[in-house]
Parts: sequence; structure tokens; C-alpha cells
Amino acid sequence: MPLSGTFASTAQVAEALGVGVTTIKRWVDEGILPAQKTAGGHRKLSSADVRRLAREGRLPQADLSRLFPTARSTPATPDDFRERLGVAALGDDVESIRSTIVGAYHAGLAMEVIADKIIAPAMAQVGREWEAGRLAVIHEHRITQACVAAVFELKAMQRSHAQASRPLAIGGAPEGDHSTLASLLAAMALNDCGWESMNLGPHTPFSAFRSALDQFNPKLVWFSATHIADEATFMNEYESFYREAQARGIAVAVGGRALQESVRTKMNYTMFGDGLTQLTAFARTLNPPAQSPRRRSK
Amino acid sequence: MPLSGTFASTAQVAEALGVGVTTIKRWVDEGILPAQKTAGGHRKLSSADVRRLAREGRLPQADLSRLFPTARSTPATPDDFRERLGVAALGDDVESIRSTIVGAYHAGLAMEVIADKIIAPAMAQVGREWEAGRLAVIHEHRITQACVAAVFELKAMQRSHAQASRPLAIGGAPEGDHSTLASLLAAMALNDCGWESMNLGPHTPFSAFRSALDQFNPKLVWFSATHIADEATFMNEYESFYREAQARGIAVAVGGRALQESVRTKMNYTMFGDGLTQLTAFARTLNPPAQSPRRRSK
DNA sequence: ATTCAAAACGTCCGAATCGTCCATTAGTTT
DNA sequence: AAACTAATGGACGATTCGGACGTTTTGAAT
Repeated sequence: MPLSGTFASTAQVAEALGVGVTTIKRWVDEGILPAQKTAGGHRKLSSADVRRLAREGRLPQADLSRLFPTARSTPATPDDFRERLGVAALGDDVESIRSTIVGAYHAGLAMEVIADKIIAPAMAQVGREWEAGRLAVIHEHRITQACVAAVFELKAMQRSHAQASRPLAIGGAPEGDHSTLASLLAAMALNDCGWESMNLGPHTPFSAFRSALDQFNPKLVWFSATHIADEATFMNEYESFYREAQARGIAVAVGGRALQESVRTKMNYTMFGDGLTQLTAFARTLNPPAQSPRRRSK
Repeated sequence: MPLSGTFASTAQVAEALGVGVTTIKRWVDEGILPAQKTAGGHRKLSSADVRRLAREGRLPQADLSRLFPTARSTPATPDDFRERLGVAALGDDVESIRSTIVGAYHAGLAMEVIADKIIAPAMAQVGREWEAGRLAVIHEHRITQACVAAVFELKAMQRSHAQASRPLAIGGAPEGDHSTLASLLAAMALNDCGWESMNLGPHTPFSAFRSALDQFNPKLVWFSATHIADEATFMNEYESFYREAQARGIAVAVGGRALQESVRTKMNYTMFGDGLTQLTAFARTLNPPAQSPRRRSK
């Protein structure tokens, strides 16, 4: 009678609480931790219970974000995380924002899913609330900062797979666009699907992109445009850049909130995407994975 | 000896601080050192907390690097790290930038030292090279991104389990200033010296700071001004904000490259600092550290 | 249905930590 | 100088923890 709940394995709980696996097994057997057992004797701990007990101070807590449901026991649905992030954001709960995003990553969700299905909707919601005057600027800033910090934390975790011979992608946000998050997520998503990515960050002039073509010879350049300061100048510079890239056979991917249809139709590009899902899909066609470079997602 | 990194045992902390195990146990029981306990009663000390307290000078400091596995056998003088970071930055070696900054933190250097003595000089050097045309924009962007990422990585490590009531500081960069690093470092430095800090990030309008006064009732507000878009508007809004803060008895600390003497002399503030060393020193006078576990000496 | 690798199981046992007591040391007072 | 107090840390037996081992379960792919 497996009820629909979120379960964690002994190893996960051990890591979350900062103790050894054997200790978790003992605690369960002694009734300190509630758990159910499968027919074969494997312990299934309810992550909600563990989180509750840890918060009550009865247990140490190393990183509770590791306790979120995994793809193994319950299909980790991005919607759950999106929901949770929305609640955390509107409630101005900075710690929950962090643990939700980090938890989503630990649950094995791909970077582009975290970006498109979890963070983007939540930030859009925040934007709407802000425009409607139901959310003060200060909260919007806190939330943004929390998201950026969480994603940088993921970046630090991601730093592991350093294998050579990966194609290079360079990107950033154009001059006048000061948003950090979108371009950072793009870099990480590309990283996650087998590319070497170089993020130039926000407010990067086209001259930097141009010199990147020669200096690093990337296979792909991405533009993440959340905001465009001066459309005419942007178009001008962009077109000139695009011609140079095209002459070298370098793909140019563009995306971002600022590129609505009215703008987009006037641009040339190799690929456009409303989100990172399209970007990574495109990147995979450029550089089809030999084996399976994705993170574990069993 | 699991040494998860986030937790340390009494023996490890004892060795790191150069005291006996019994003393550590007593300090924990007396609340001098924050710790969590396992179900079986074993103490788990957060290495971040220990490091923070040790840096505050409230604890003896024998060899902090023993608490942190990655730190190894490097004479930990700030100058060494500054040198290394300078070389890494000018050489566009992103991975070295990261390892130098993270290494400095692991070596037990205080956040304000890392900011003032290591990162700031390196970034100033980068700025000079850039102005002299010896460094392309793209490198300047890469270097900045690498530093930001590294500091965010430190932020993730800094998460502390100590819930003791700490005074609140709120800060950020004013509207028009899009630099992330300075304000982030300020937040972390304050965090590191016993404050609860809330970083509103770059490009924060004064209205947000004003509403922060009422909503969160901080004891300190910091402004990190790396760049000022419109001096007249800035002055105007700032003065109005300062009056409100003063009326509430809230300290206002200002700093940053943009506040040269010509600007500064026209401003009112509770405290000005060229770097974070001054900010943390000031913060400590506002909130002097509690009683010391060391022997009394007059 | 069968196969297979990853993960979890149970058990054992050395090592680490616990709480307590008490001798030693450092700093202060008489 | 002697007495006193406070803090320290070593030494116990008892308890808890966690790594290692070979075995079993699990889930997914064949």
C-alpha cells in the first residue's frame, strides 16, 4: 500500500543529515526515524518526516535540500518545484527559494528544465505581482538575489565534469542588459549538455562578442536579451556581428524576454528560442552526444 | 572521520583551535560554540560557524586549515593570494581565479581581507590594464564573472546554522550601479562578523531602501556605490533617505569607488569606508562581540 | 522473462565520541 | 607568598558512529 508520498533512501537522508548510512539504518531500527519498509526490506523514509524532525532540532541538518523527492521513487515533476518556488518567492522566504532550486537540481532535473519550467515561471509571477503593485521593489530584489545565489551555488556543484574536447559556446547579455540570471542559466544548461561554455555576463558590448569570434573560435554564440536599451543601436550592432559570425560559420542563438516577435522578425539568427529547452536541443543537434553526457536521470 | 565539509567533530575543532577536546565539549554545552547533536548525542559543529567565530578573535586560532580539507600547506598571507589572483586575472585563467579566492577563504582569511587586500587590488589592476588598452573587454568580463562566481561559491559555504539573534544590516548598490561584486562582498563580510545581512543587490532604487527601513527595521544600512549614473539625482534621493534613517536612529554606511572626495564631502553619513575593513570595524563597534571564552585579562 | 549494474541490506568491529571525575595550570585575591 | 577561583584537559568505561564486507533487492534495459 504505497501511498503517494515523497520518500528518501537511507543514503540520501544520511547525506542530508551529515551522518553515515549505517547510522541512519540504526536510527530507523530503533524508531528514532520513522520509515516504511519494502517487501524486500529496503527502508523508505518519508522526506517530510525527516525534514520535520530535523527542524524540531532532534537531528543535525547538513543540507535538507537533498531530501526533495528524486526521480527514482516519485517521478520528480517540475511542477512541484515550480509550485514550491512560487510560494517561496511570494512569501519572501529566501531560504526556501534556495532549497527548492538546489533540491530540483539534486532531484536530477536538467538545467534547462529548472530554468524554463521552474525559475522562469516563478520570476514571471513575481514580475506580474510587482507590476500590479502587490509586491514591493525590495522583495523583487531579494527574490532575484536569492535565485542568482542559488544558481551560482549549482554552478559550483557543476564544476566537476571537466573533460576535454568539448565544443565551445560563448554568450552573454548585450550592452544595456544588466540581468545576470538568464545568461548564467544558459551557460549552465550548455555546460550540462556537453559543451564548454563561456559566460561573459550582463552588459557585454558587441565588441567583446566580436573579438571572441577570433580569439576563441567558438562553435556557438548565444545572446540572452532580457532588456534592450536602445533598439536601433542594438539592431545595428547585432546585424554587423551576425554577419561576421556567419562568415566564420559560427551559429548564433538568440533568446530572451526582450526579443518579442516585433523585434525578432527583423533579426537574422541561426536559432531562436523562447527558453533554454530550445537552446539545448539546438546545441545537441550541433554536437550530438556520443554517449550520454546528461546527468543521471534514471 | 567522515569530514563532510560542513560539519566538524569536537576532536577536529579541538585540533584546529589548539585546545583540548573536553574544552570544546564544554564550550558547546555553555553555548559559546553553536552545535547540533545527533540522536546519540554526538556533537556536530558547523565548520562555517567555527571559522566565523575564530576570525572574530573570540577563539584561539591554531590552524584553521585543518578544518577544511582543501586548504593545504600554503603560507596564508594575503599578499600571496593577491599576487596569485593578479597573475590569474591577467592571464585570463578562470579556474585559477576561482581556486585562489576559494583558497584564501579556506586559509581562514576574513572576508574583508579577501575583499580589500585580494580582490579589490586585482580588479583595480584589471581596470588599469583595460584603460590602457592592454586588456580586451572580453577578458575584463570573463574575469569579473569568475570573481562573482567564486564569491557566490563562498556565500554558499558561509551558510551558518547559528540562529542566535543577530542584528540586521541591509544594503545594496544604488540605482544605476550595476556592479554585483562590491555589495555582495559587503554582505558577506557583515555576515562573517556576526550580523544578519540582507543584500538587495545592484541597481536598487532608493524607494526600496526607504521601505526597508520600515519593513525590516535594520540596525545598519550600507550603500556600495561603484558607479553613479546621475550625481544630482543620487544626492537628492540619498539625502532624503539619510534623513529618514537618521530619524529612526539607523546607521548608514557608505563606500565604493564612485564616492571620491568631491562627492563624499557633500554627503551626510554615519560612516564612510574606502573598503570593507572599515565597514566591519564599524559594524563591530555597533554590535560588539559577546563575552569571550578566553581568560579574562585586564 | 531474463539479465545486469547500482544501490540497499545486515553484520561485524575498530575508532571516535560521550559524560564524568579530577589533577593541573593560569590568573586573581588576600 | 599563600590561598583561592576559574578554566583547562587528560583519563576512565560506556556508548555511538561509520567503514568494510559479502549478500540481496530493485528498476530498467535487453
